[in-house]
Amino acid sequence: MSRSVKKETLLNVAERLFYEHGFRGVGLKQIISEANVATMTLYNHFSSKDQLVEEVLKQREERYWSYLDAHVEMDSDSPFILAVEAHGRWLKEQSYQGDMFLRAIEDYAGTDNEIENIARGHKSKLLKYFQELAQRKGIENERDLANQFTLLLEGTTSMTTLIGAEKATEHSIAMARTIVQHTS
Amino acid sequence: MSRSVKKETLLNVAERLFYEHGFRGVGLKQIISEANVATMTLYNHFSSKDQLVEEVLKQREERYWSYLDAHVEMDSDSPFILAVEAHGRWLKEQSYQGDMFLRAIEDYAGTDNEIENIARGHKSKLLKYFQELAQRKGIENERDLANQFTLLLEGTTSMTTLIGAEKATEHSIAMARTIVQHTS
DNA sequence: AATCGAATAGAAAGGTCGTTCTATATAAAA
DNA sequence: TTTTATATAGAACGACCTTTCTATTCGATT
Repeated sequence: MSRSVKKETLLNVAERLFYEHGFRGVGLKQIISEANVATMTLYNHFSSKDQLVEEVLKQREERYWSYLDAHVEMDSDSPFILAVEAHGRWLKEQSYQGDMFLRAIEDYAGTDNEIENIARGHKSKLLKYFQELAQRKGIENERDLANQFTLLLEGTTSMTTLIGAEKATEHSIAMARTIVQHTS
Repeated sequence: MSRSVKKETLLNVAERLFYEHGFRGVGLKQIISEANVATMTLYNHFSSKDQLVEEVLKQREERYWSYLDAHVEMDSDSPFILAVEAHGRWLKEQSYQGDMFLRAIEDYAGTDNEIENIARGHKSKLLKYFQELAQRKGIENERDLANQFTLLLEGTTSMTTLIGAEKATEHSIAMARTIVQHTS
């Protein structure tokens, strides 16, 4: 179906442009142009720019979790380290320019829309993910450890802007190892 | 002088609004309106919106370092922990809505302007700050430790969006202590 | 062959953006 | 007192924004 192809193209082009220049920094004109699509084709598939942003975020969230699930064996010896490593590889492959979800939360904060909810949902899922990992390992303060590892991932993402994904991940893994070793 | 007062008002109002809604999310109209100032007053003190952004960033950077310098005794027993604590208090007092410098880097990336340079300058100063702290303590891999603590601060800032400044800081300090204890 | 959905280019509407301009007021400096 | 600098409100500019509309083309289904 030609329909699906155009829609997917739009989603991919929009995701890339939003990622590179921010939601407010990219106009529909540019998206339409780079996707080689007519204005009405976009409005046929998405009711508004905001809804396009929502679907881009949903797509990106799916991709992130697929990536993590593919690289983290939850029952391995050190699933925490694997998760940090996987996150680092994800960042590297993205040729990183910031965290799209954090940006969404900030850009659309206080405007009471669905976009912020989706982005926050992704972040709380990350917390839950580490909690589950900690529970499987029978770690006492699973909530504390989950928060700490989420903080490490967030820090890695930010640091990537400054020193690149590889170095940021190295430092993150070093800290992760130390923390795992010295936690109940 | 009435001149300085207006300029300061503009800088403060702009900083608050940029912080709350992002650089691209705030128009000059709103800044002018909330500062109770005429359009030409703004253009009298700032040559463009971009230059206003630059000066806001410079002002914010100054404030940040004043705050850190005031709270961190560099020759104390644990200057690293003090720095993490001070950063946490700073975040709490800002009623946090993101990191303005990271946002500036992302929003203006690739447009080859002064804004990105200022923001990146602040971040590399943070790295240097921790390097100097590590050197004073005679720590071997001062660069590694500096990177790790910068990563912790960045993570704390991001996590504040999700769980609040106090909890984020607690987790950050916990990790900081563990790392300090088990480093050279 | 006729029909229908979906795509197309492009104009247009209605708004906001950053910036400049006009014309005037105020208050200190000369 | 005259000059100068700085303030004011508000209109105007051109550019861009999101969204809607028009008019046309293309291919597959009937």
